[in-house]
Amino acid sequence: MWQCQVVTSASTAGAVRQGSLRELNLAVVLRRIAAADRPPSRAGLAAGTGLTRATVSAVVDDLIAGRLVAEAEPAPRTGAGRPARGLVLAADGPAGLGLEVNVDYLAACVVDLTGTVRHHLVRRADLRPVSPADALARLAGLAAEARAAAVRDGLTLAGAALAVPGLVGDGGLVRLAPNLGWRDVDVPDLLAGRPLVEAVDGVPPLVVDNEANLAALGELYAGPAGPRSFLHVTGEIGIGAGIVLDGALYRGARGWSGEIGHIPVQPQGRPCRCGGQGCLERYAGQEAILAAAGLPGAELPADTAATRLADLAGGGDPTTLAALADAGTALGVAVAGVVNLLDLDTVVLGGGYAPLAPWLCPPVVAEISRRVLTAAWSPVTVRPAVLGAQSAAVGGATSVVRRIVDRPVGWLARTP
Amino acid sequence: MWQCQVVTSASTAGAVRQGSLRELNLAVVLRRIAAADRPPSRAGLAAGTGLTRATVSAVVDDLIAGRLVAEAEPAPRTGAGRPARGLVLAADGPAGLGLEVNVDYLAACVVDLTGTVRHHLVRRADLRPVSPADALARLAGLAAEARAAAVRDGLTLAGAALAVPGLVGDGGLVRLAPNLGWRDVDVPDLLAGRPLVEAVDGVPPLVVDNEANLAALGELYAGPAGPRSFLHVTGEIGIGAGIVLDGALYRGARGWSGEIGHIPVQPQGRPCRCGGQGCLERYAGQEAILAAAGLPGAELPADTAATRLADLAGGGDPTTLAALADAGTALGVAVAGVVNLLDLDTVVLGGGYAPLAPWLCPPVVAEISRRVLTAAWSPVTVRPAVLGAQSAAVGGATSVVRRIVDRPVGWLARTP
DNA sequence: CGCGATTTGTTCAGCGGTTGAATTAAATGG
DNA sequence: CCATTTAATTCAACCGCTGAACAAATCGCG
Repeated sequence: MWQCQVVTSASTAGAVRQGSLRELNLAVVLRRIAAADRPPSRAGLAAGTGLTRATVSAVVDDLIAGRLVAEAEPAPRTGAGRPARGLVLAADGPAGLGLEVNVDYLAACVVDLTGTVRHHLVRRADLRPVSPADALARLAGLAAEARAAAVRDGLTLAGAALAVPGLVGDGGLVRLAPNLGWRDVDVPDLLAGRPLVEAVDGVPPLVVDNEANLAALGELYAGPAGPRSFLHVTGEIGIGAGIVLDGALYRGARGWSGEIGHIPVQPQGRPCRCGGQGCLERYAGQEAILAAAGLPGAELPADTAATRLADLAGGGDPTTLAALADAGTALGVAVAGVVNLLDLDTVVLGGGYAPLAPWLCPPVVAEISRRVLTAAWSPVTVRPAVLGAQSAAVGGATSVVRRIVDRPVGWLARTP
Repeated sequence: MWQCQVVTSASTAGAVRQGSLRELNLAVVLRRIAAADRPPSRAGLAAGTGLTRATVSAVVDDLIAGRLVAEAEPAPRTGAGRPARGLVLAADGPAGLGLEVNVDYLAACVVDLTGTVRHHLVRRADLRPVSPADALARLAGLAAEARAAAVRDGLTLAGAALAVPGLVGDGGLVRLAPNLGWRDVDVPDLLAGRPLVEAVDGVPPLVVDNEANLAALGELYAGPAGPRSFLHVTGEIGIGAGIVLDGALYRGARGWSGEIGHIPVQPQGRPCRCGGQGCLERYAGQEAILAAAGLPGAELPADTAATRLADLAGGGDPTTLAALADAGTALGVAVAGVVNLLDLDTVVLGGGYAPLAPWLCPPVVAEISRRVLTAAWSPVTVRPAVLGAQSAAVGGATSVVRRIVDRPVGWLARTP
């Protein structure tokens, strides 16, 4: 089935039934295997979780039978005693399909349970003149290629996530993607009849989400485990932010969080198309930077604009350097406000900002240290995204497999 | 024991052991009783939670034996069949003690399990010239009075929460409370030897927290049940914010979230004592409003300042009205940025802002509708705090009993 | 007033899943 | 080669939920 469905909440409000015991412990053990830095043994898991070795063995048997976990042959050498058999996430079980539609490219990637990117296809094309239906048809073609590659590897695609640069409503409806020219595009409807993933209980076949959200998830999963709080800023023509608080993506009351581009940085400043004045986007958005750098940016594909600016700045062009410094300062003012409010320890620059990070980070850091009250106590890290400019597709694919790790029963209960 | 302890996390990382089943279901059932708008029956709870009637009966028996739940005599009349016996939270079981130290008053209050404020004592006094040790000694006296009143009612104080206007670190250490003149004050240490509450497993005897955080919790519990996301802005000499996301208080990576007073609203504007420039506090803080209204505010007690401004504005004084309009606009600029980022549906004005809400709300709403991208889709409510200016103590006391509702085993396992 | 219908609450055997101890497995070291 | 050590499995016991049967309490209707 190829359709976006609302993730069924725990329905009966968290009541714990007999069977939930196993369900919860499967998740606990699997998460621990995923989070460990070296393959843990059953005994180690028992010690770590507080469960009995007997219980852990039973749970692990279920996980191995369901192809979620495998035994690592090279047991880690240690002192005396029977050697432990290390447990790792299976690399040949379920995998996630990550998709992205952006202004000047389509992308599809496959990520397996271990988080490894197994395939990554990018097709460059200016999609602004293309109708949503055509764009999605091309995307489906690319997705089919990725799927074929995954199947050749013996992987089972358990779900897909599509990143779009815009506001996404319930049911995969893209309310507004200004730079793509989309408005009220019903993605699941346009993709109907193109089954690309298996049906797995608890994993929606297709989730559509904002690119900034999925890119933030990608950063979260790529980094160390454990609850962390950071802001992932994606600079394209608009500026979006994915907000990760205590290790979970915060989506907002209605799912429309992250509109950092319209934080006022000069309340009486330049008018913005949103109706406000002095929004960050008018000072640190791609169009503003290009204009300040004296480049005729309107016609440039969005992606190459960032590369172009990075080239000029790398060559020492003073106009470009000044433009980036000003943009970084504006960004820093907005980010300082956010950090003051949310007490974050890290700010990640992604999307178009990733290649520009060498020139944007210094002014951002400067504004933060000037304006953030607690910066003296504990410093705030500002760094480029580790996944680079195209982390949204990878983040989406990873979020699919993460959902299986967080609730393995759905996968185990499927009819294989 | 009278000492602040770190809330012991679920230690073994969420592993579900045999006994956890009961532990979790006790919480599920109790939460449902607390959230219901009319006393539910055992059968109704079974239907709502998905548990069996047998299980619910067993769980409810435990709760009644532990004095957390009582049977409401007037059974709600309905059609045929054996009449149900309604279940309500017990009004004579555990209670929470809420304390507050502020610039010009001390407060103590007692809240029972149903959320009813049973006692509320306020002692006005300028505490700026008083040493932390003396201030806390006076507070302990007030707390002892409140405790005596609670004991007369047959209540058991299961924990205490202290609200302070400043940054609070681990272990109840007040790092900095500028308007009180406190710096690195070890509250639990200074209150040692004054046992005020019973020791209950899982409920720390004393939590020290920022007043804005506790006030936000008070607002959360006073409102309808269910996950909600809002910002609670407390305007005193400084400006603090409590952030509630999806029904839970967000404290930040290090517990220092909510510094909304230092969000930049005029990046090149007035210098601030934090080292930055153009912070919100310099435009909408109490000192800024008083100065703009032409009042010699430095000497006024903080609390009366707000009343004074409200009187003048109510009388139509044009200078005061202009000062409040300007402050409201600055506040609106900052809040609009926050709402854009976090997608909140409600903004609550509390503390010193509560009596000024009639004049502050309109400009705040105006800035939000101008600057918030999604305001057209779904409106943002701006309203004064329902608990008024002193919601922090009530919020703290309520948070104590809420913790029992969320994890009743701790209370039930005590040695009575 | 009496009896069936209906809904609530309790009792009890059954069972899934964890527990804890005993047992087996597989290595090291003297 | 055997004692020691640690890992993993087996199995009876037990905790707490399940489902169905049963008792309790009220209304409706004749």
